[in-house]
Amino acid sequence: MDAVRAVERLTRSIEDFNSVFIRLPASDRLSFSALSVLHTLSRLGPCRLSDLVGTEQIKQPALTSAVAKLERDGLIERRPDPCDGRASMLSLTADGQSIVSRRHADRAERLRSLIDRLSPADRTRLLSIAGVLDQIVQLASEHGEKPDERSGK
Amino acid sequence: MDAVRAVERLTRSIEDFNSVFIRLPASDRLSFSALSVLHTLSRLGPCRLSDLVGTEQIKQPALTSAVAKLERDGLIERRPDPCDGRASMLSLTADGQSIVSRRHADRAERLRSLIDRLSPADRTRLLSIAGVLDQIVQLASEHGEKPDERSGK
DNA sequence: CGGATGTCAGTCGGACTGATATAA
DNA sequence: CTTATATCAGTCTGACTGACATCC
Repeated sequence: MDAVRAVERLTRSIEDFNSVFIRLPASDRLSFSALSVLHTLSRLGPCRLSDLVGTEQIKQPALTSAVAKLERDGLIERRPDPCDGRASMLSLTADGQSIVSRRHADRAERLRSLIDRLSPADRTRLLSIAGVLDQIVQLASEHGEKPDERSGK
Repeated sequence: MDAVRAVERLTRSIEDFNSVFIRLPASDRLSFSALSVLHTLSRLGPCRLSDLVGTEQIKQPALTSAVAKLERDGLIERRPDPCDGRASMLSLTADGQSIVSRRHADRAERLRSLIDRLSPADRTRLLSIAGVLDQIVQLASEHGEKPDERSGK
């Protein structure tokens, strides 16, 4: 099957690309999970701890302590949820948002410096792929393929 | 600058895509770092522990224990380096290779099921981007942008 | 009451720093 | 002797499970 081969080839290229693209933790003295929580809050807006259980790759008790630390560090805020006495609403502070933004800017700058050295045609092709990636993300969320579907077991 | 905007847009799309593409640890009872070591050995072939210091995101002592555990689990082998009495050569066992291969196959299958639902034109465009990603990886390694360049600080 | 939300307590793996053997 | 390779020792963060308080 040539189609299967093509997907495997792409998968491998993405795996390698991510070794370049992903800058693993260690920055800002924040753990991988803490950074992920900040990123999620930035994308989804204010939400409850139990919402994060669905998006992060850690269990509820670990989220409790991660969130507590982020709050101590002044990167997120908790406010009581007026609709539900059990829950709190979590949101980014300005400092928290600036960490997410700076990391995004760092990745973009790193990517830009590499893309600049592609041929104009390849550069255009790569930049134009953003919409297709967005479709993939959309399809994944529709199809019941929650981001954490398989990691639980 | 429109070019800058385009790169930021792509960066964001890749960030989101990776939330779908990356299946974080938890599988196989192996840590993120252990899986990364297996992946690196699969891509580079047999190498020494000090070579992995350059590619992995952890320090030497952590690698020592990670490698010791992988050896106990029968996923990698160590042989004395004939050229250097201090060093050992690390290589994947068949079991180790099969873990890497299965994870790759899982990612490819997951990606295939999503790509199948794209339009034929988008599917073709996405699949054809593999070569460009390979170029980016190549450029990054040439430019002295080691995979771990920035995490040390 | 039963289910959902969040926290507490205890444990453990995996990472770090700093010091240490051994070979080049 | 100095440098490189790898490990040891001690500590600490951050994850897990299981039990628990609190509110719908």
